[in-house]
Amino acid sequence: MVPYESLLQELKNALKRRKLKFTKQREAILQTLFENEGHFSPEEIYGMVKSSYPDMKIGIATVYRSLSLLEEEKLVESISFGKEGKRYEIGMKKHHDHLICTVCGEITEFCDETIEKQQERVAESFDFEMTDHSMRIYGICSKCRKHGK
Amino acid sequence: MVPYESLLQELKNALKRRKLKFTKQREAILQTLFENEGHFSPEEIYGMVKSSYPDMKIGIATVYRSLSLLEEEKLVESISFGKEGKRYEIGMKKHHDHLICTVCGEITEFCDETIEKQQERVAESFDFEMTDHSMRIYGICSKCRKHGK
DNA sequence: CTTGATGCAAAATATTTGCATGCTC
DNA sequence: GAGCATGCAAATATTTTGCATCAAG
Repeated sequence: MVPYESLLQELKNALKRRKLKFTKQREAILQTLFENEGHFSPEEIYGMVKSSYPDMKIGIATVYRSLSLLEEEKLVESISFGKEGKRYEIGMKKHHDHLICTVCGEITEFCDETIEKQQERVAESFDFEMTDHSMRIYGICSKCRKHGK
Repeated sequence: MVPYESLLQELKNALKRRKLKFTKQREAILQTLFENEGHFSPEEIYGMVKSSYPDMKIGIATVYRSLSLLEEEKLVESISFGKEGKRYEIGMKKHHDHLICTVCGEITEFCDETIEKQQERVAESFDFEMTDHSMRIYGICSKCRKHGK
């Protein structure tokens, strides 16, 4: 697990490099995503920040602007599935893939070394220089299977 | 390469099963995505259909409704990268995975038993009933690496 | 101080919905 | 004919932008 401090430091470095300013709103968004595991819409993040920092002023526009910035710096990642719009999560150092329940929409992360390694081998066998990859397993989670439907 | 005819047949079967109707708009959207490789926004698809079928009436609402339907039936897939919104492409055969060259756009299919098996194991370990999966490896193909750029 | 950031509200986009009418089956 | 699908326009939802003001460096 990457400690929050190091993410915060990365944010500060990126801002310095780009000659942008460190603000409490930017920090609050990063920290909120760090403290809450999950994939959230900008609107949800806006609500979470407002309730975690009741005294701080923040507008939805700032949330959008900050998420774009954080995403460019790879401090957060976005994913979009099915009918839902874009959702954000804290950027993980480690690459991970997703299990997506097509009934309830729940997204579960996993990381499997065998798959990771095998992907490298496949790429190599095609003389392909892999820069990135994405894998999603769709299906029905145990909760949804139990509760019928 | 899956022939268009079989996709069309899948669409007809799905509609029959769901007691929905086969319309020229639904067919036009499927065919347009089949004939144009790439990832398009609903608005772009709307424009493409209008120019391919100048006599046919179609509204943007129908494009949205049809894309949702086609996606549910896995005849098309949606993806969203970085800043872009949701984009659709013709559905790929599920039992194949893809290597995608980000320089020339070439898509190579492959199927790797180790990965397939491991996906099943992962799903099982999460007590998840896998119905489908998608995996993409992005990178630079050998041709593009050789010819510089 | 200088310059970028913010909140707000308005504007621009994107997506969904209600409804009268048109088409499949 | 019955009932789903469509186009249109209106309604919503989502995201971006302009601008006066605020605050970081």
